[in-house]
Amino acid sequence: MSNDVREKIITAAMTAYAESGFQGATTRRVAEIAGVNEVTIFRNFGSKAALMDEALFRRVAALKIVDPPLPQVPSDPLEELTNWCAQFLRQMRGSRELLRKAMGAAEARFHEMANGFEPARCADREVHDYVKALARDGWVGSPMLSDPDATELMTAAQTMLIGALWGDAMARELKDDPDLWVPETRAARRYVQVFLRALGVSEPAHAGAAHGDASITPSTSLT
Amino acid sequence: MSNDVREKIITAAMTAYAESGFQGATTRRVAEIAGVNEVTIFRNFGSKAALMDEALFRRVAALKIVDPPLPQVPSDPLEELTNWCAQFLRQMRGSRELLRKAMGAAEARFHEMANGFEPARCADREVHDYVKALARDGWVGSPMLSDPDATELMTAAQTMLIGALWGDAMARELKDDPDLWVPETRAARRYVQVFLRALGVSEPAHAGAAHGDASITPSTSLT
DNA sequence: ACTGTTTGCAAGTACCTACTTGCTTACAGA
DNA sequence: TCTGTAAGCAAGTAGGTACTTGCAAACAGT
Repeated sequence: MSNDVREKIITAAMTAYAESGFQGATTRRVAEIAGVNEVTIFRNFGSKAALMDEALFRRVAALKIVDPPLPQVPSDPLEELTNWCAQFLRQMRGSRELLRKAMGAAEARFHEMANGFEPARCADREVHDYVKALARDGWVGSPMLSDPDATELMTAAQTMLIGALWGDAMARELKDDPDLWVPETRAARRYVQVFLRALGVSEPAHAGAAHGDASITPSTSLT
Repeated sequence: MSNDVREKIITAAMTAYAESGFQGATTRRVAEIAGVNEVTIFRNFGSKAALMDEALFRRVAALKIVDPPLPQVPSDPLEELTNWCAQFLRQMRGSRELLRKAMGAAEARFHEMANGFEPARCADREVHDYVKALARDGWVGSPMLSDPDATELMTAAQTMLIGALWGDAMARELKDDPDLWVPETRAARRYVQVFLRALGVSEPAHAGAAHGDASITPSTSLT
């Protein structure tokens, strides 16, 4: 079965790439990991570059989108965001070596990474839309809304949230404080709590009653 | 002058490394950039690894610490943090290619990067101490302080601030929205504003009067 | 004017890289 | 039972890599 071997080679290529980057992932090494003869690689993929392209494309497609996505109409921001962020964080943590390598190779082989970071961009947009929905439905506190730079601040907050997840996954090993090695859900919840505090969205418990001047149901349904 | 040549080689090595990483920065390439014969490299440094070690060590030492540091006693959190973060952000942005490469090479050559990210850790600690000082001196709002997980939340907020700067510098090219390409000071100010809002530290304008229940001067001086 | 150091230059070593070729073996469908 | 396809194996090609060696030229200090 041709397909079986192809799959083995592809997963081996992903492993090798994550370990040592493009240049470090030699065809010999890939063949060895796959338990396959080196020439089989070339017979199946033509060249190392072609193999790596396909392998990275697949890997990236696998972590593409967080499911379920953030709802278009927020009903429990803390829970919704926490779940979403926890899953995103888990994906990021799981592929951190690969992502790091891909980032490092960015200038050298930009196209392969332009796709590679598509999921990050998707995530950015998704949170962005969610924040807009929060503001639209009256979840955001008045001190934030009344600020002349409200939109910019909300964008900054959103960037910080994603940045926190990103940084958490990427710089994990750098922390000397092992207390900060927190499981996804808990870490995500912390970040989301800080994020919601910055926006002035009130706590989950009192969500029904306490958030500023709007009731639970969207007060208005304009754009 | 031996020293002159050494310097040229070292800066060339940093350039080449930032462009193409360790494996990509061939001795030929370094020699070419430095305008020097290849053998001169080996005569001066012995090996490529030795050269790169020295080059990276220098580069990293150059961006080591933000000066002036954050004050031990906060007096104007927004301004102080903004200035500090802006400078940190500028350093990060300036060395982003190199940092990305170093991150990618992390697993392969860990020691060279353990030092390499020392400044990031310093920054972490510095902000951490500053936040503690903020809490000690009564800047932090009561809703945050009264939270049972106050310390964890404050740590998360601090992580997010540093993460935002880190992510800003690293993922810069990935943003398709050019509006987000904001100059350091402005970007830093936004992040700090969001950060302070999360902590419940009031705005700079009313700093003298409005921050919760404490006056400008530290109310108490306990640990 | 002599001498030691530092550089450039040309060539070479040993090894690793992607990739190729020719041949053999195994299996699957007709 | 024959045949096509996909795999393994051994060997080889062409080029790049770090690193070495020997020699000549430039210069500096005594």
